Amino acid sequence: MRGDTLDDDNLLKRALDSELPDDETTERIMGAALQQAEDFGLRRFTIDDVARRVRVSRVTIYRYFPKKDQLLNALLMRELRRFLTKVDAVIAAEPTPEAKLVEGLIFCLDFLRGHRLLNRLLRTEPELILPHLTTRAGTLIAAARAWIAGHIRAEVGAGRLALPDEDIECAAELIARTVISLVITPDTVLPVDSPEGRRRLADLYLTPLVQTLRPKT
Amino acid sequence: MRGDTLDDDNLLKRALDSELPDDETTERIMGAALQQAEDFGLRRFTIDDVARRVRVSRVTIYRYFPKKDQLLNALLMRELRRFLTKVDAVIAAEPTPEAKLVEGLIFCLDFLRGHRLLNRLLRTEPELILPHLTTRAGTLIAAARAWIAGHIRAEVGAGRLALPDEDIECAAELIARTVISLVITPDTVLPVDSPEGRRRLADLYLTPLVQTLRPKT
DNA sequence: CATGTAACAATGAAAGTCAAGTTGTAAAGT
DNA sequence: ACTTTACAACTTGACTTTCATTGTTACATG
Repeated sequence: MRGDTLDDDNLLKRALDSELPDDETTERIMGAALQQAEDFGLRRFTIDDVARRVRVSRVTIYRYFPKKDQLLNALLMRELRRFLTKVDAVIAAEPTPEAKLVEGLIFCLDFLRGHRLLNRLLRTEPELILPHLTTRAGTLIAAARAWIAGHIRAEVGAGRLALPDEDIECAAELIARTVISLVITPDTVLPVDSPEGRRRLADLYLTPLVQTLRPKT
Repeated sequence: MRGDTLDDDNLLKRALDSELPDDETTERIMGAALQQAEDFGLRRFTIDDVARRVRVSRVTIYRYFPKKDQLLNALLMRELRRFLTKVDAVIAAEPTPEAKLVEGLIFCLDFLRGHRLLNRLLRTEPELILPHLTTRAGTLIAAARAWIAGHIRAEVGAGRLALPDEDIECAAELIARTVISLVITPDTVLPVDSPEGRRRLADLYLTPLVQTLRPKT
């Protein structure tokens, strides 16, 4: 576990570009690995346990994932890809920029706040994951910012929104930071769990972020 | 170091209510203790070192702070009090709600992002402090939220602002989360370091938070 | 009267040692 | 294509020992 996949740049790009599991056994292994990680965390995560779960020899795992790193890496990439493609689908389904933003954000919160592995690690192995989400989250935030900004720019490009480029990056970063904050510290008075509350939140604080119409200008 | 002062409720209230150091020696001890913590962190923080720094016997320290906890506690309370009173002064000096919000927030960011001990601990002893700022930051955020909300309510009470109570809490929490995020992950594209940039940020994203005039209502 | 010295038991952290578990590779078997 | 077995290198955990620190006390000093 020396290579630290999270510190890397263009994390999201790698997640989307990483080749999909062709083999069906690869799929089963990764499924078992995910369950294993969800049930026991990463500190006690052994290839042996994964093999037992897949009902396969330990050596077989090594045939598909020569190093432990690569398995874990593939796991994270798969989860990230799953997340990103789902969000993209949600966003694509909405017609207006406002709706895309609101629904996309709500989905992100639901997905991440309900992510078993993520929450498991936050709870039982914070020292493993917290630095990546805080003091070393510079690249993560940058990646998330770029991704969100991309979506906003798409709206601008489609003529449904008019927003200066610098403001796009700022708005994107503020959104990214708020999401991360709500994931790592779920306690909140923000009504993120009721549909009406979320709608209200979005209207009050989210929509203004990407609105061309500004006060005082 | 068993008592964990940060987990406590109404942290800010305790910080402001805690009695000021009457003695001059108390002051010197705490000054030395702060420097010691800034230079060596909390893990290697010993009463012996503090005593050497004050050029005083170890026993003397114990006369003023019977337990190590109490010294550290007093330290944190003093820093927190220093912070809060300064912010309050900054806010009080501004005439309009918008200016109070903007200048207050800018000061918070500058103070916290420049705080030697805080940054030292984040850098060298994250496992000690990160959980308090993340997974267990519920009470911290609640305290900060209440404090900020108090300031906003004061403006509402003075008739300079009209904002529903629920919205006050939400706006306050969003501000608190953003500040915390920018403190623990300083890397940002937000122009927080140039005066013009900060002003622009405030106008774009901050002022709308407390503005009665809303889009779509 | 506030501080210093010296001595002390109790607690805690750090370092070292050893046994067990885990990783990653290879060869031969089904 | 997978399994079994075997193996060396490395990591981890448990344990013990040692040392530093805490917190307390009695007495000395100026």
